[in-house]
Amino acid sequence: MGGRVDQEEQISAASDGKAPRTARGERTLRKILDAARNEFGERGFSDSSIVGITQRAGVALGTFYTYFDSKEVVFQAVVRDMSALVRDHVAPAFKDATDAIDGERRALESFLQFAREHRDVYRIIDEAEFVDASAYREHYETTATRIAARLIAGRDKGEISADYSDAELEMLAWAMMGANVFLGLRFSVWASEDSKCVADVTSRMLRSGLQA
Amino acid sequence: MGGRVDQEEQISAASDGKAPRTARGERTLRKILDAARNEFGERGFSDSSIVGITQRAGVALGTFYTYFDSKEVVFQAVVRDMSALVRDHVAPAFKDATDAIDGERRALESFLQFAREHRDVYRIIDEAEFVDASAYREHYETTATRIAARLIAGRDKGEISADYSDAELEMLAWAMMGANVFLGLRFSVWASEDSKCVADVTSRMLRSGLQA
DNA sequence: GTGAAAGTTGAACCGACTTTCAACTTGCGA
DNA sequence: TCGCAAGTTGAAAGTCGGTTCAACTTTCAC
Repeated sequence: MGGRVDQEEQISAASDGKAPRTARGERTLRKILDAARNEFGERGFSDSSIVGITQRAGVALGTFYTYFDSKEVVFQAVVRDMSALVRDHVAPAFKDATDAIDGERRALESFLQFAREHRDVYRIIDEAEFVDASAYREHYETTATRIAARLIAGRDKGEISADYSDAELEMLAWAMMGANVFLGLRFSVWASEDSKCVADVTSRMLRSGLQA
Repeated sequence: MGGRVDQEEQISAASDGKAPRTARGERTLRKILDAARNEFGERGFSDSSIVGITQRAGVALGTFYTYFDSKEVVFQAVVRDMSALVRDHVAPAFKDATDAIDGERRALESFLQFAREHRDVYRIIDEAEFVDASAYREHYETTATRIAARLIAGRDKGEISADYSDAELEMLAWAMMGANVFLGLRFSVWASEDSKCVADVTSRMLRSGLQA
């Protein structure tokens, strides 16, 4: 699963030439990364401070600069961490799906549950749009590409209408992703409503449309 | 139109007890508000500065504090301004609609055009999630309520399936709004693609769904 | 056990921004 | 026209947080 990737990410998490070389260093880097996630999640990027992060981590201020060049760089590292977390949480939802549209329904339900349990993560990824636009873009572009690939595969299996071209399904992937994000914001982050119910209604619409 | 509302907003735009009392003051407040919109749109909230705003406005630093208590307060004023701008741009799109779903298609196309022409506005509203959460929430809640009301009216006219309850249409309003926002981000802000084409595909899906 | 490399520390420095304010200018009402 | 309230000015004080660095401690390969 994510094992290999995680290790690579842990090494590349720190700024260039700042990777830890001993077990102690690795432990400290991990503490800072976790502290940063909490700090950013609770206070938002601009109200977060390096002092705040290092205090939570229980290390001295200067230690931060052993691993990172700036606040922006930790934020970026945290976003990439979180992005992988969302992906890995949603991935297993597809295994019992009866068809492509049912798969998307399960994915949405799983995402809504994740959003409810990790409001801070949700907030961090969203805030990346303004702090680290490239990480934000990367997160949503890979997500959209993954959705589009599933839709195209579904169409080729005859589960989704053959009227939609590849390019059209790519557009619709963005629409579905946006819908999911806003449903998460409204029905998981702002208020905890029944994930299954929200996913079911959305899926019904996705399957047959709105028309009478 | 927005005339009445705009006047009210211009007065309430400044902080409490800081409304301008002369024509000159009103002009200066307007200059600061416009400058703030440009500054926030170009640099984002945290990279924006009061100095930057007053320089763009061509007034002295201290003048800012004649009308506003802080950077957060101007930001809030700007967001409310922009929110009204989006609404007023999209509103006329409905007048030639053939049915409820066609109305939403026209609204989306109009929104996509707006997003392309006002990338800065788009950015400002999105950033409000982190700077002034209540203004952000207000913007999207009123927008969702407006969409839901149109869907319910459409259902009651027999244009939208009677299978959907009021509560379900309210959920779907959030889904549609999220879809619109992400389509705007991807196909208008990041890359200028044909608004009509994007709106048509989305509308087709909305009408009949994805299923083969 | 030893020494060099890695890691840690926090006071001090630095720059950038917000906010204040007393002197000054403008413009409106009488 | 005059006087005063409203508005404007920008230097300077105050604040805050990022970043540096030289002294110190720990780790680990040999």
